[in-house]
Amino acid sequence: MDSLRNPNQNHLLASLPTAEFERIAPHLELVTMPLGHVLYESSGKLQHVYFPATAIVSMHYVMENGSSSEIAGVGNEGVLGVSLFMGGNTTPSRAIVQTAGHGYMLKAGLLKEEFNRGGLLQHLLLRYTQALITQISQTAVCNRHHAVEQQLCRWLLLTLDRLPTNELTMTQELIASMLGVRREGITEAAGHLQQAGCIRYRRGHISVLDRKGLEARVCECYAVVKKEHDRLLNDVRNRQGVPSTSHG
Amino acid sequence: MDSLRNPNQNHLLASLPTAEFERIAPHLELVTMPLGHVLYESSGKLQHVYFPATAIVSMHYVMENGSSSEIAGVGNEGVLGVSLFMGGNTTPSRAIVQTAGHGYMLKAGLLKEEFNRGGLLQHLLLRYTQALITQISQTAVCNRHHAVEQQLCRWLLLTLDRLPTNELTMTQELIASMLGVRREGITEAAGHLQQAGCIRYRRGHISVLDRKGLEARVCECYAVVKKEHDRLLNDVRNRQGVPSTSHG
DNA sequence: ATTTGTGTGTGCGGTAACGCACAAAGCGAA
DNA sequence: TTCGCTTTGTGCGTTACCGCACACACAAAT
Repeated sequence: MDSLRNPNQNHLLASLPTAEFERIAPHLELVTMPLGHVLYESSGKLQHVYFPATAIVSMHYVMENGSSSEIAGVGNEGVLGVSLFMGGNTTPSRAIVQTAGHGYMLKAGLLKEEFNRGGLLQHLLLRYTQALITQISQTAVCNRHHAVEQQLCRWLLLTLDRLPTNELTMTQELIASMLGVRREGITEAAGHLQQAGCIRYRRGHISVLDRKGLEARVCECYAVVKKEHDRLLNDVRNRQGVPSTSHG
Repeated sequence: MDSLRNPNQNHLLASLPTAEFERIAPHLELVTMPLGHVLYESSGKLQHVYFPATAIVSMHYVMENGSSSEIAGVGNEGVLGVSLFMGGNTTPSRAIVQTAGHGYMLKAGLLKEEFNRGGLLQHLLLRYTQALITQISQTAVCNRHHAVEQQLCRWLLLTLDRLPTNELTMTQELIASMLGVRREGITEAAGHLQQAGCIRYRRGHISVLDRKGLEARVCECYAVVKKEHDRLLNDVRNRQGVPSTSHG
């Protein structure tokens, strides 16, 4: 029944009760998300929301001087376009594809309509938004207090949790622009992690060899985000008796 | 008609249509908020939401090693306890009074009930939450990229916007713990600002003499937060024809 | 195998913020 | 006034990260 590409690959969609899912399913459009593709421009009016399946999308803020940094990442655990149902219709941040893959697109009007019915979709989206707030908050804290190497560990683990494999396609330059640091800083930190046997990398590919090792080096921020996400969304999923679609 | 202390001092409450306001007004309890008072402990279950009137409350994250930093500030423009209506009932952050004053407290159950009616209160709270997300996001960006002096300017301006006067009661030590930097760093930055004639301070009191001067020195983050807040909340207020209660 | 382009490594000097230690000064209480 | 505590000022050495410049190295195409 499950084809290779299926809206249930997205955890939020998979958690919906049958009635709600079937109302929106016919309107879900499969979209491919190539690396670097911009889903939302800063302050652009949102026409759709996106439910990533295999892709990972990064919410960025781009500064006046051109440098940027990631505010939060979104994979198959979440949705892009939170500001739609929150009522703002746009945000000052940009959404850009960080790991190529596919996802599902839904027209803004349809989502709002379903949201306003007040069913489980609303409940799920709000809880997800709270998890997102935690992620953003922890990014703020981490940016202030933790060393680049620890932040790299956090970022790797969070990305890993959204992927089916332990191999990420990603240059150090790109990671640097995510974390808002110098490329050389990533070279150095990644070098340490490779020497320690945690990862192995070659020209645009990183393999995580020792997840435990990363977990031992990461700052507390990773656990805070992960635990809060699980707390907010797993019990909702379980209540529905939905089989887990987790990839990590 | 307006007494000295009035729920309408809080902008969200003031923006409610009469019917909704009158339903919750009898249950609003006036509470005084002394400096340092903890409204919510990290991961503690929320029993109430708080609508600040003259007080300013800071949402903090306290790290394992004891150091902390502010995630966002909340004054009469907002509400504390967002995670209640978002469905999580708690957050990993702590809410602590940063400027003494008073506010209004509402029992969790009553708020949820009113929120689920889906009226303007729901709409307002969600829009406010989006503004809060912007504030947190910008804190993350600012922590990464901007100098302490600019961050101090941002923090002063945001705080000023929530106060009826241009005098804040605040030690440098306290500001440092807000921004998550060294106290000496604040001494130095505040010294510059005083030399430039922007502020004057004496043992726990800061007077802003030249607001324009601060605005000239602040990073872009302040404007992003402020514009987004105005965009999200002013038009809602105007739609109600509510007279502005702004203090700033 | 050689070329080509894009990643990655490395080595500077420069700087902003840190951690610590202690001196100076303001303000309230006795 | 004097004491005593809190707040603010200053001066270190130390560290992490920055910005720039350029060398090196891999993988794919010729």
